[in-house]
Amino acid sequence: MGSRERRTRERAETRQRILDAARKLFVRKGVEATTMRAIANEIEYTPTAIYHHFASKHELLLELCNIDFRALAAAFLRIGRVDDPIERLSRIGEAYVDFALEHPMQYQLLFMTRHPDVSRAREHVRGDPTEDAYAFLRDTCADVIATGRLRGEFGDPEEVAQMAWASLHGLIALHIIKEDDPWIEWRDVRRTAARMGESLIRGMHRMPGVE
Amino acid sequence: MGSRERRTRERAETRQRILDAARKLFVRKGVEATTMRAIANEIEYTPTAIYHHFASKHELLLELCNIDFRALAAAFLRIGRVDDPIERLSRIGEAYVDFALEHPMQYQLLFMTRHPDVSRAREHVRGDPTEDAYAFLRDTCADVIATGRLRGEFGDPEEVAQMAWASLHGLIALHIIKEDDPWIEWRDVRRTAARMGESLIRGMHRMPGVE
DNA sequence: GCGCTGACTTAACACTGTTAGGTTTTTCAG
DNA sequence: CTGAAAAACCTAACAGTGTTAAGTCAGCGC
Repeated sequence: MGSRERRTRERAETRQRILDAARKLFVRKGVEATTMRAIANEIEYTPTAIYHHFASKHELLLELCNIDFRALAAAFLRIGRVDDPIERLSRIGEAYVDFALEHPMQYQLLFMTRHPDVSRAREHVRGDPTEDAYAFLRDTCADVIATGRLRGEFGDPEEVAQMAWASLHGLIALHIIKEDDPWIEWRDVRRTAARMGESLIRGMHRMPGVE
Repeated sequence: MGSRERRTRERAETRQRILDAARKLFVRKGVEATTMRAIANEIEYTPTAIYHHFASKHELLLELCNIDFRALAAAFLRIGRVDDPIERLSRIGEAYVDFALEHPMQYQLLFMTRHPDVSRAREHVRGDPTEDAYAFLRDTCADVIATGRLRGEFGDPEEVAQMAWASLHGLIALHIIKEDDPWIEWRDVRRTAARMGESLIRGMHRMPGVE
């Protein structure tokens, strides 16, 4: 006995090797530019072998996205329950920017590419803050609102969350897309992000002088 | 004589027909999903005929981007010289959001796709606000700073412009990418954009109560 | 020993952007 | 009016893509 176990373990290992090779090439060359043949070559298999583990190139990509979504949610969870929700919100922002700057290619896959099915594939973890980074953000925004420190018009956690997310995403995304565009003299992303976050929060605050 | 003129006119006409067909299909199906054969078929030509007018599919795409960049700059120019620079800034924001919502596919091509050469192709209009929408924005931010109404740390027009641009871009881009994502209950983009813009300006303002 | 399962390969398909080489029409100098 | 050149366009093909149908072949339970 035990040989059956070995078989499934070996299967899982080659599956993992495919994922690793695909990630490496996707990150280095981009998704469009890496071919199934290149991935297969990387692990010394035939292209068709991949299809015994993933239904298509797209499904392979989705699996990688799934892993990264979990990684981001884990990074948020590590922030934990900081008492002041506004402080927690800005920590979330920092973690988000860190993630984006450390893994720009993954960031592009998660937030700058349209895959109508990746969210459907993760439907079961929706709303669970340990798996769903957006839920963690929204809950924190709700806590911020609950302190009563925001102006009256900012009473919708969903909308506040979308504003916070959008401002950081915009900065990161533009920076990635227009990185080596000579037209724009980019400032340091982390610094601009921090200033933008502070301004946004101050602008929503009831008493903008006080923090 | 004049037949030579007719020839060049006819050439320009087919070139335009190619552009129109390409735009139509790019917008409807997306760039990757539309083939040169489909574009050719649309205007009842052979695929190779296109190559007598554009060197490649990519060059065809770049030409379309060029046209749209000019259209956006023209929309900004139509705002004109509103006296109050803060008022002008928020008008720019409105025009930007309008452009994005009216032409989401074009928006994706211009600001959500990486083409390292489109900016090089437009190098000659760089800094000219009649052709360069970013320059128009930056100049307006400089005017806002010059009023002395912003806090001391917001003295860099480039950085302020990037913050303003980023916040709106983020909202639009996320909305396009995650449009039919069931996880996020999107609010009305124009309303959220307006609130975000107001908050950001108020947060940068020296006297946040006053406008 | 024997059939069977399952990992993997070979060969091919339909499709993509692109090109070499031809055909046909139009232009224009002599 | 003629003949050469040019331009617009087409036919056929190439190399490369994701993907699949039809194998091969090792190792397992009976």
